[in-house]
Amino acid sequence: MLTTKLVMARNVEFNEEEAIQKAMEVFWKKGYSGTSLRDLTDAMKINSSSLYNTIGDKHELFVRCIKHYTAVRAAELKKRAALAQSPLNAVTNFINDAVTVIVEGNSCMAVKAAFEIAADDKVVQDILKEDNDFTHDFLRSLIAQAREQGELTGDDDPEVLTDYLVSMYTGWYESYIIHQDPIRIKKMGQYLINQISR
Amino acid sequence: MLTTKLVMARNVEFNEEEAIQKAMEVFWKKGYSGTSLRDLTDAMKINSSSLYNTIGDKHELFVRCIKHYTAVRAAELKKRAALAQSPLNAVTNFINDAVTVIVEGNSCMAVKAAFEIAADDKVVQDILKEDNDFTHDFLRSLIAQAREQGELTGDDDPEVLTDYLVSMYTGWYESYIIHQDPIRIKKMGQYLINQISR
DNA sequence: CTCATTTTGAAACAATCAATTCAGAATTAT
DNA sequence: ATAATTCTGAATTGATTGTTTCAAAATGAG
Repeated sequence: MLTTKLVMARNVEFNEEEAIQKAMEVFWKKGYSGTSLRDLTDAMKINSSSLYNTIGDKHELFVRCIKHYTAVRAAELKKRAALAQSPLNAVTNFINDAVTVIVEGNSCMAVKAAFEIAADDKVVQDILKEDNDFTHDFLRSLIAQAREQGELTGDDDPEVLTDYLVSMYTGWYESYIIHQDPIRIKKMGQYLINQISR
Repeated sequence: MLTTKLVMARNVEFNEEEAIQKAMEVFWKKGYSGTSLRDLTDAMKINSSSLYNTIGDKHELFVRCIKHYTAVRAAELKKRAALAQSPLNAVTNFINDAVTVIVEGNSCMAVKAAFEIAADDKVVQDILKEDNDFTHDFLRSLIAQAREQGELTGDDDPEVLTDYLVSMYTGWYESYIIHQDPIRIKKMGQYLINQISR
């Protein structure tokens, strides 16, 4: 703390988490450069002075949003895997879930952010790296467990196999944007599961 | 033609292809929304009135640029494949070339455009679809030839295998932006070649 | 050369951009 | 209640956005 707060005075009116959620949805859809400050304050239902007072400028807000996005996704990944019947089942669920999300027309904010800004923005790059590392480690651990339990018999380097899996999934997003073809995505998902399972 | 040109009058001073090339480089680096008209006219070394007179507005210019990008890439793909010693060799060259381009720090304008604008822009989407179809058909044909000549013995659906290959390659771009790790990309390239070759 | 036509450069356009200012409303401690 | 402090809303900032205007320069046809 830089200053000691002697008097509490007025409190912030808006719910910060709800506001971040709303801002995230706008950034997710329109991208960073494509989103104006008006788009944001309209969605967040706050005045720009409140935004600059509490969160900061456009870039700081974006950082908060992408952190929120990755945090929610990591939590969902853990939760979903905990429900799986076995390590292999958790991996195939992950792949099938990815297919479902994509063919329902959803995009991925992390992927969009990677291509739009991460190359020129170390702060965002680090957040995406951390998120990617988490997913990577999580899946690799599941594959290792599946092998220990005899569910998988492959002897490929699990590090590379996981990298492969995570990269593939980014390409599916692009494929669906371009071709809008659910069958293509479903077939690739099935092919990937077969390949891992052999 | 809407009007018959009775008098030639003054000719356009600037070289249109060179100007498109310059504009393409700016869009490629900064994205569509991130590029201003002044960025463009500065790079193209023309006045905005000349731009609007000959090419059109910002969106039309972008369309010209992305068309130029895909056309050049398709020509390079054909040229490179023609030099290969065999169909399988052409495919492995394709993969190794992709790895080299990525680890040298280059991005792909088509991939960036797909995530930034193709979802909301049918014109751009169609251009990217056409480009993707070309690459897809080209690689699938090479895989089919390799099988006919006995270079490959796999019996996977070549359609899915090619889709897989093209999707993978998009993920590598993201991986390199996030991790900046050449070894990861090289390992994935090698793994993909092994997998196709089996 | 002269005339009709086109391109060019500089200036300007309204609109929007991200960000700031500041008076007044709100709140808590005393 | 009073005082100290903080937050909010409306207005406004200067800069930049994409696009247009128009007079002057350039050029080919007759």
